[in-house]
Amino acid sequence: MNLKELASKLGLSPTTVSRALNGYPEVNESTRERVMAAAKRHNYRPNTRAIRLATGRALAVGHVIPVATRHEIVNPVFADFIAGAGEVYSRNDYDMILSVVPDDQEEDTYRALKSKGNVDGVIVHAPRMNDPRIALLHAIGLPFVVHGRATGSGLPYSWLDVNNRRAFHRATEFLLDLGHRRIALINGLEFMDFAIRRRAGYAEALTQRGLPLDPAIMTSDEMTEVSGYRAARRMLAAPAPPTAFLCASMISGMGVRRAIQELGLTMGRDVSVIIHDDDLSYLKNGEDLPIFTATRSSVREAGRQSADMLLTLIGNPGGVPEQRLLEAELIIGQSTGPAPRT
Amino acid sequence: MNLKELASKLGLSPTTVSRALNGYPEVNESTRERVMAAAKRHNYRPNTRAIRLATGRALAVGHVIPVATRHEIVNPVFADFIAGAGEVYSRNDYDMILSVVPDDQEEDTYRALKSKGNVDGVIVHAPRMNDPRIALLHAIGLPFVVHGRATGSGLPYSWLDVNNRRAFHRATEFLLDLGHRRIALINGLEFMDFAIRRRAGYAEALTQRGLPLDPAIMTSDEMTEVSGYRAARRMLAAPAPPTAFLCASMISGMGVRRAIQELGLTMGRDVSVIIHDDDLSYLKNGEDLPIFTATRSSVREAGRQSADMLLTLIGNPGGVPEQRLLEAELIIGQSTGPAPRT
DNA sequence: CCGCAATTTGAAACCGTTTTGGCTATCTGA
DNA sequence: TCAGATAGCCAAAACGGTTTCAAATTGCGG
Repeated sequence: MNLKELASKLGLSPTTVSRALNGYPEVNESTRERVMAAAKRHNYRPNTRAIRLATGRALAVGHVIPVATRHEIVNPVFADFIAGAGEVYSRNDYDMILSVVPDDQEEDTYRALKSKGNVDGVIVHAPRMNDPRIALLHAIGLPFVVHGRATGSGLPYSWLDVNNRRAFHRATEFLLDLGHRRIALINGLEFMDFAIRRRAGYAEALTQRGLPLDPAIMTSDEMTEVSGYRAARRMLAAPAPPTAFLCASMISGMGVRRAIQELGLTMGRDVSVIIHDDDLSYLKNGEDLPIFTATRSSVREAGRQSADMLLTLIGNPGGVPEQRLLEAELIIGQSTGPAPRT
Repeated sequence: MNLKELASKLGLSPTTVSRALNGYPEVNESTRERVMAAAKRHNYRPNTRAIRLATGRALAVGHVIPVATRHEIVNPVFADFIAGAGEVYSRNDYDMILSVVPDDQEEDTYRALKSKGNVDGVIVHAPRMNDPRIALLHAIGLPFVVHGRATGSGLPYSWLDVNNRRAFHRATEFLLDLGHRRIALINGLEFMDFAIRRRAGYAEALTQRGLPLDPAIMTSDEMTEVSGYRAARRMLAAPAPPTAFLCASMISGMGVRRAIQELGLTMGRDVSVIIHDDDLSYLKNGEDLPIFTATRSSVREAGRQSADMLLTLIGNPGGVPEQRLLEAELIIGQSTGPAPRT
């Protein structure tokens, strides 16, 4: 059932039927109702391919996922972000297109997406310092929103980020207030923008209290369980072990917890741990009361808001870029306590 | 730059240019080269929207993700599957469309996808027993491949699954051979088809050795860390605690490990654990040598193969449905050992 | 009752490709 | 040498909608 058939069934022209269905004001209310009813009865749904060609809009948004040998973006956080964004797209009748491409083809993928007209805009994931994608998307004129920020790019652009610096600043202060003086940082890879900011917040808090930064208790690695475990084992075996850990993710926090337990120590009493909690739907930080003390910010909500921003950007070409900085909550769980006396 | 412009620049008709670019035989080789060169020079890329309308193909594949209050499909396993499938789509110039919809709209989403012509086929995720989606997709004539199987549907359809029954059968036998007699099952939710099959394999192995099934050491729940932890705590505190655990996922296995450690026991010596390892890219089961003994099967590879199957199905309308059963490997790690003497 | 504006409808162009159905040379074989 | 086949190209239709522009009808004020 297409427009022409429906129109002839109604004894109307395709023009009028199209207008009636799309809510144009110049069609008589009674005929509009007649058209609506007929459309529903024959369950007519306009062909998306035709709409796209006719309107010149893609009615779709792209998410490019570079798949590399290392540092994959395909991680749990990404899944939740996508879920949040997808909800918004669905509600607005936009398609979400995921492009999984080898990372050396990322640039070409953006160009192709634009010139082939597959999408109206894209979300940029996992920005790094001086991320080249910003300039590229600017150049080819493809609307975009960055999830995170890319320090170093001079151009204005839309982004949504968590205030990572402040979150880790607060978390560090919280530990300092509990009397901890040796606080380890188990960070993510520091070419990622968010990791740089987290370290900055941590460092700032220590410095403000006149405490030195000790590279021996600061690591930067992929946020895996094993990586957290190893780092914690090593640090806890060293001469001056930390009494607290600040972890960039729940997964690495779980590794730290394992190391603590294996040494016969108790988390929250002998050693404190704070993690960053992305509030993932399938990796909950406890149920009623949180297991880990955490800086929490829902990445799913970030996905929703980013998608919203992108859709409005697409709707307002030439509008000013918007920036949103979300604050993380500090959730007190069972993994922190006063620094043990020495 | 569109086809018409390119054609006029070349002094040819759009027809010929189109044919030249698409490799039709009726165009002179020298003109074809001329066209190819010009296309590259002006970096002409045919507008996908127009191709779609003209050919009547969507050149896209859909993945519908129902988002419910509970039991979300948005999990780490899903992310890796998507990544695998996405690689294949990219290589074949297909778009991957993710539809995130409230679960009561799932059926309508499939219908809309079909009638609006957004996709040429879909992948069905997380099939349940007597899954209604099979009949629905059959009815509306949308090609599909199921990741997993849906026991109970009478119709033939394409699917790709891991031999879950055999995997858990082997794992159970492995534990039995090590002398374990009380083996706990920490299963996923048993309305999921894969969980039913895993339990069947486990039960069969026990029964074959004349051992009884004890519901007290069999649970079925979401595969979270906390859920695994709780189940293990409870079982290990009971009068006749299990000496081994068989876990449906690595995450719940991590919970079990935590419970074991908290009780001062050592995994692999006092208590053995086998998990199912989906070989996720960011949740590795150790690096050089595996931490957990595991039944391993790459879900990413499953994604690749499912996508391949779907694309060939789309290419051969009316072809016979294909089924693929992947065998899981049994990987020996450090989490299993002989049953302790009582 | 007339003229003008407002309302309501429709014909046709358009979006950018593919594809059908010619058309014109050139080639082949008898 | 000539008919028929073949190679190479093109004009126009088609895909299924939207949108422009014009036409027909109705409503209103004088």
